[in-house]
Amino acid sequence: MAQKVKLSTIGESLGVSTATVSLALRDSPLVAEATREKVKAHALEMGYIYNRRAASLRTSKSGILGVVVHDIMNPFYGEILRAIEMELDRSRQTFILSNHYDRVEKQRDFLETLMQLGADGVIMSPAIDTPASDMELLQKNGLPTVLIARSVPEVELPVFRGDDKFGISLATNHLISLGHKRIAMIGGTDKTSTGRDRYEGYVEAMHKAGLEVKDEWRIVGPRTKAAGFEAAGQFLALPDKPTAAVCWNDLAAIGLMSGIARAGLRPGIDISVTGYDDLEEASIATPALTTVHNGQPEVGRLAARAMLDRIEGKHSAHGELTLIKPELHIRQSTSKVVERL
Amino acid sequence: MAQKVKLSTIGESLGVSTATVSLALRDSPLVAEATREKVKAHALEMGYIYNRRAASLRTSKSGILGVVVHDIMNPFYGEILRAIEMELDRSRQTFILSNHYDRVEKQRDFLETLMQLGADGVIMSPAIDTPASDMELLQKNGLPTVLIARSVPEVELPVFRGDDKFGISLATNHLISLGHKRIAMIGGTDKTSTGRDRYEGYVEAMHKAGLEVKDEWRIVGPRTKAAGFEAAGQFLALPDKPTAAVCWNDLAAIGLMSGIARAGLRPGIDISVTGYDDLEEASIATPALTTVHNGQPEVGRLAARAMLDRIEGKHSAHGELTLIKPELHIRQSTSKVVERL
DNA sequence: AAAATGTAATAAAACATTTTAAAATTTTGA
DNA sequence: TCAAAATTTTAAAATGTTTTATTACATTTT
Repeated sequence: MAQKVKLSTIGESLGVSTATVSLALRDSPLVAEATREKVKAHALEMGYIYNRRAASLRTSKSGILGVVVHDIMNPFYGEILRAIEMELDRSRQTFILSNHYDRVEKQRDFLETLMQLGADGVIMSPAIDTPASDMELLQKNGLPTVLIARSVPEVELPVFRGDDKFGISLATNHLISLGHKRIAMIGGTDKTSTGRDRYEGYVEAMHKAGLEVKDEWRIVGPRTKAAGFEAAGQFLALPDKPTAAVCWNDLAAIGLMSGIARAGLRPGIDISVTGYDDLEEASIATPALTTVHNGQPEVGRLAARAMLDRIEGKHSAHGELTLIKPELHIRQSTSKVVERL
Repeated sequence: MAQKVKLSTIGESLGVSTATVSLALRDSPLVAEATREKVKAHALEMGYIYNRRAASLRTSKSGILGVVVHDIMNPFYGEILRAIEMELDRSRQTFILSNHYDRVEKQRDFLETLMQLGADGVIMSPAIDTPASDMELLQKNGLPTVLIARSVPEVELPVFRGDDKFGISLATNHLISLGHKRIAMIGGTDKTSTGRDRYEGYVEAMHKAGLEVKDEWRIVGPRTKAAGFEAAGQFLALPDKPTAAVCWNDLAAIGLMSGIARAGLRPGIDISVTGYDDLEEASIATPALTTVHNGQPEVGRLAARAMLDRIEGKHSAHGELTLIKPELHIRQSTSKVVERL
């Protein structure tokens, strides 16, 4: 590769100062129209590449935004990410991504990297058990933060997520209205705000309908297809055989249905199943999955917008907590209860 | 936030020079043991954050690696990415990611960003119709590049990918051995090396077995579940009804099976279906998918390793093209042909 | 005690940009 | 034509590191 072209290279070759070149390339009104065009044409011709590290050192703006989620291979986060990407595409920000797999140390390493790079902000779905001190460190170092999908206890930061308690009640009530009385809850965890809210919403809906909730009917854990598939055996062996399952998310639901089918039963007919998230995939599952639309695109878009506003110094219109209203999408995985002896 | 802590802050507070602090923090033998420890302890205590932009300006090493794929929401790339991430975790490199969605301009924008950031290298699965000139620009700017999954015509760069022609022949021959004579090919494109290789492999296997290949039996396009699902109608209406389908990838296959089931036929019994890639999901699909293991983890790991070697100045052991040998995984989506009238 | 050797610490330059105050040039008004 | 005003350009400092040649200091050898 030839010598690197820099501002001064252009300047010398044109007989103007480095300052003028810098100003011209950034469309400063301080520089004459004719000069600007001359400079720009020349820069292009010489194959000039803007050196962001040098600029960033001087301006302390890096144009880098961090995004941290549990796992991008989970389409729930994938769909959020897609929305963030689209919103950012219109700005001059580059985003850099990391999975934390719910490991606090991995998350911490990445946040440290972001600070080293002088990131302009971070959008994150915090790992389980993230200590408040980790978040405070970000504040101390002036790294604007917005949270998605989950909150961190005792930390006041903008959060964008679905209304989980309400959402799960939509699914539960739908099953109840179909005549189901023994309804299991598959998947999730008590370790996140989301997990607690959803379980609470399920229990509350059951009780309101005068139905019993058995502890054994809760199968904690499954959040993936593989885990949902695994859980089918356990589910089918439950005491007082439930006739329906409210699942933590679409992945667990699809896996569970697959496991139920493998066991010779017909999901959607013999056993009703609801998902959560309304992934793109939900509508083409067999049977098509009844699920709760959880607004991933909205979450991503709003979070990215809030971050960009913050970076650009605009006061964001959003308060601390923004709840997206969920909606029930009824498909073929749920039907009237069939009691067998 | 308080004043930023920098090397000179630490130095002043300790009565030593900035140079000493820098050397000490990076374990240089030029600094005395006692001093090193004193400096390190103090840095920690003061909450020092290493400024990578400044360092990078001086050293022209950024510690940033670019990764470009078609779409990370496609689990095929997701699995490759996971492997890259694991390999990189052990190094000091941060990777930054972009989807190009097969749009050359989006890819170009991202590559430009990488050069601006002074990236140390890029691992990419090039967009369809990527011109050789785009790749040459990278070389000219000294950005080491390795390709995954696809090659770029007329460009000599290290490539890591599966042996597509051989892989598809495994699937085709398997169906032939089960007695299938009318076999369709669903999905893919002629616009990539991968696409051409796979179609060639399929045609060749058919001809070798003395079987006819009809143009109408090729349904170009589908690479996603949704598209595979859509294609089911078209497939079932094909002339001389094929009894089996070789699919472009697992996603299309799973979608196709779902569509077949929706139409009242039994995939794996009435119609045999093969996938390609052996995604984690293939084994829990219903029926479990017969597919070709395409070595995503190997591709990712080897590509990342080659890149790290290159960055560290080690001569990579790999030549221009590294083909991963595919393997057939037989499951329940394929069975002996059932001819009906 | 002086010279030679070895170890530790440092000053200063370099990296490529942005920004501000000042200088240079051009235009305007009388 | 000259001064004042407006426009355009520039010099120089600043950003936070790394690195190299040099200096300072302590120890050993003669």
